[in-house]
Amino acid sequence: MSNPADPAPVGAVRQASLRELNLALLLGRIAAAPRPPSRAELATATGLTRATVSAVVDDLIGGGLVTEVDPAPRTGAGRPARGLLLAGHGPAGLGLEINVDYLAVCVLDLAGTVRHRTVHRADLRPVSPAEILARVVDLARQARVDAEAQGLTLAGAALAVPGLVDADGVVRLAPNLGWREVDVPALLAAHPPLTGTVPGLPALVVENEANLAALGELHTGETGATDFLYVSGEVGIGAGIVLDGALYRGARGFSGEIGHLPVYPEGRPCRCGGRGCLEPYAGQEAILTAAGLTGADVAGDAVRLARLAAGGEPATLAALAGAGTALGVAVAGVVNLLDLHTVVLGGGYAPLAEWLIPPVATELSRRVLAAPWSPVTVRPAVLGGDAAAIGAAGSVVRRVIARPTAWLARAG
Amino acid sequence: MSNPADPAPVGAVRQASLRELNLALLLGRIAAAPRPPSRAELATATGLTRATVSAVVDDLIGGGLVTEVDPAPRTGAGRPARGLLLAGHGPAGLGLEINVDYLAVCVLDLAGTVRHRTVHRADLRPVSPAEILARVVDLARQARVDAEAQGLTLAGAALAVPGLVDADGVVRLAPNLGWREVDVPALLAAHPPLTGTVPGLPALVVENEANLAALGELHTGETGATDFLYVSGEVGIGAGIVLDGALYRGARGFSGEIGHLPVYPEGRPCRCGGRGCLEPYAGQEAILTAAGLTGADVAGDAVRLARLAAGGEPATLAALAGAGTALGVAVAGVVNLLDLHTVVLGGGYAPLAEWLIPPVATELSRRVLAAPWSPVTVRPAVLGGDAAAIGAAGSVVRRVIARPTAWLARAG
DNA sequence: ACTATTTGTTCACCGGTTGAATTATTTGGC
DNA sequence: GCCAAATAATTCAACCGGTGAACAAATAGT
Repeated sequence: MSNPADPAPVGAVRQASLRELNLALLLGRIAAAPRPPSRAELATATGLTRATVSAVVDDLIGGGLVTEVDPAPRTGAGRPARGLLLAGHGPAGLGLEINVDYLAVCVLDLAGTVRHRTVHRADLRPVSPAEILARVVDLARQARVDAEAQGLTLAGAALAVPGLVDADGVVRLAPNLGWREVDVPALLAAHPPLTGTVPGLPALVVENEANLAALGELHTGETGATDFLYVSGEVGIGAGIVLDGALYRGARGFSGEIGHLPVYPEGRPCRCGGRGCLEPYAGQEAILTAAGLTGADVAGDAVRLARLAAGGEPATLAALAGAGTALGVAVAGVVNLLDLHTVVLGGGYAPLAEWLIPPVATELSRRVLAAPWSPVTVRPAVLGGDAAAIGAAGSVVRRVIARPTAWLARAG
Repeated sequence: MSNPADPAPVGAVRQASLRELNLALLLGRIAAAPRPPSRAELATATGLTRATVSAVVDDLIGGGLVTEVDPAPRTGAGRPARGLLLAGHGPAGLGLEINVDYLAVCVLDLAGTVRHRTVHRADLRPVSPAEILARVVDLARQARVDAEAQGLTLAGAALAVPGLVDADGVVRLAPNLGWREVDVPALLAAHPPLTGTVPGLPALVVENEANLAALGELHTGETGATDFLYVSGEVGIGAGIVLDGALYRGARGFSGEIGHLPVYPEGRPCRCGGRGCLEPYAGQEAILTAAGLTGADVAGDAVRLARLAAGGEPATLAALAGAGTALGVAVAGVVNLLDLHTVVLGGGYAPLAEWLIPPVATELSRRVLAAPWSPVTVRPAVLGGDAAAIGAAGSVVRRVIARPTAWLARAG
């Protein structure tokens, strides 16, 4: 009735799992709370006893994951509550991003605050993967020194790459970078480790850029949406799918290839070999060509297009309208399929959102069957150009929050 | 950092949760095992102690969910193991299906064996929702009598409907039935209850037909795939999305509307108001029209088309090729987006699979970016016409298996 | 100063898992 | 045929961790 080759001895709930689960539960609550909650609030919110909450919180404070903030602004009678806050001196996440025209590195602490940030602009298409990684390692080393000077301990790293990444961290295909079968972990093994290691947590995760940027948007939590599609318009078009507050990576980690959704099946040929994919209609190059321009770098191009569009330049407006329509057709399909109610335009699309959203919304209202009961919101991303690096660092941090036992075991 | 309106006091892990989780874990293992496992095997597989396994299994046997089968075919020395088997006399699930041209009712026991099955053919388009439900209730009553005569207790029911169903069981839109805003639970409240009730489990779930059929395919487990797209070609085209072994229902339960994926965006107008959706190219009516026929009933039509195609009738072959291509374009988009590696053709597509699969596979190989690393299998469904009813009954049964405590509390 | 109120801790109790010892039931060697 | 080895399942004291109630701490209002 299921796969016989399932030797996984997982899922067993032993005695200690109880504590493990409640540690994660309370730490997650503290992380998600809009203001520092008290132990009593946590108890009523979770249904646990105040006694249990106290015991668990003691562990969290002892492990350096949570701090007590002395007097919360009180109201009414009674002993004042002591607020609980994610520690600003404990574990931190290292986020790395390799893109066509820049490298980005950042460090986030448990609370999600950016504690270090570097963006290194350069055209990386002619540079070899090994050389690019060497530069990333160099930036990461500086980031680590900076983080440790602030009392932080890097608990792991995540690397964003614009391409297909398999479960082992091998970049199968990154067309716009010119990468094919690049074994990132193997190449990094030649360098000293980027971060400290936490037993039970991965030291390095390599992941698609749009996926990590989507996680970044999720954790900023601006809209509070737990199900959305993040569309990243860089040179290619990627998408991150967030379902039930978790990234959906697909069976082999290759999900989100929205750039090759068919929009005009017998239309323009696409790099992928198919015809009429979204990318030759709404990719950066397509937009630039339609606007009568030639491209230099993605971020600059998007800004340039935005300036022209704001000035009312007709060819630019037409180009954006066409791209928006194509994007809307593709996104309508996704929304029909997954019943999402939020679409976030990120990457190069963010500065152009003002002109892209109307045609996208038009196609959505025309084509989404459930629209009358399930209206769809389209909004620009709140994070900027290094969204994927932020999301990468955030994913490391979230992993610690989701499994605090791993960190506590390390800290002793 | 997340939605402030989150008063859910869930997720707390209390002492009793431990037993609850382990009951579900072991019952799930017993259900998933290819042959009756022994307590010792369960202990080593899960990592629990034999003592714990014995205690938990005693509860399961006492509650009538599991039976001991005396001597398993032994090998080697030592005391022979006593196999554990899902009970054939305990709870059962009632599955109901309303479709355009038939009603189906079935009963599945815990092990997934069909213990009762009725299919009632009739053109239901001219019949009112209330009258249709009255007929379903009548069939369900007979099924219940039959099931109870076999020593089964119906633990709940699920109803499959070809349309958009919201979380409260209201059928928002079922175009091919002509339903709009039909409040099924309210209409059923006029009748005596269909099944017994288990505290903590829903008495009736209303769900999209393709979703339940997908669950049916999942639980037959023929291919062992835990991630797949089930495409149901009835009068409309629906799809059920199974990710990580669970149905993905979407934010509001409206997922899977593959019939309105754009395939030729400026092409044929569609009932939904859009243009160039999949349905006017690969729906039953479209295929029949292209083949030069007029339709009567879905199941009969599919068989008729299959016979003509097998005879080499040119118009039919061309019609199927065209439909397969359109289907392939749409499915390629889904596969690119979700990185699935299995596509199941069900409903009216199953008998036509022989002719549909080649063009679908062609489009997939042309358009799926990850195809070289993640080959896609397209296969016909193993369940027949009443797949959704089977899946519906199975979903009830799976719910009991996933949360045995609810049943045990009832049984005392 | 006294009471009401809310927070947080302490402690005896209890459910549930653990691990080792014990019992049960078979195969295989002598 | 009898005994040792092997494997399965149960029993029981110990322990871990959550529970609930009592208690101590800290503040507002009178």
